[in-house]
Amino acid sequence: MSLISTTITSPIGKIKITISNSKLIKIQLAAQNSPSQNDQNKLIQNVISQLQKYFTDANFFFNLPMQPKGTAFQQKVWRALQNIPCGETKTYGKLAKQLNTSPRAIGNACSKNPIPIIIPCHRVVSQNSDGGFMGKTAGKSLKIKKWLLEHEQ
DNA sequence: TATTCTTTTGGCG
DNA sequence: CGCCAAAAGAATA
Repeated sequence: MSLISTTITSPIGKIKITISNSKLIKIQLAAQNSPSQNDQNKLIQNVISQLQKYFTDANFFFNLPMQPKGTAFQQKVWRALQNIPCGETKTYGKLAKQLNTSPRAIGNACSKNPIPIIIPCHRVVSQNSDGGFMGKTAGKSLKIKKWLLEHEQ
């Protein structure tokens, strides 16, 4: 098992990319200072390239091998998230109705989304507020969320 | 198995 | 119009 991680700098801060067995398994936003050593991996460079394209053009469609570790329900939610059109936002309630579940479960799954940005959990908002992002309802995470939404609009 | 986390909804002042 | 409390589903230890 080869575990590779790299940190890059983006308009929204540092992004930590983690790859295992030639699959993207984790993306961490606002990462701490960590050494970017294993960036010679081919897939890592591909991920970096696609991320940079996204930051240039939000309509870019990610095409990466992902293997997010989660339950079947979570993966179903994450898959549904990727079907949200660019620039559009959906509420937890809408997604819940679409997946035939409850909004709270959706929020739970979104909070545990291991791959932000690529899995557009930032396009999911609450009905009355800006919603949460990565389990937080305020702070730097929300700033990133807002940036991403404006970027797509 | 129990606890915790997440949003939505309804009622009251 | 604004605030508070309760509910329902799922993940985690």
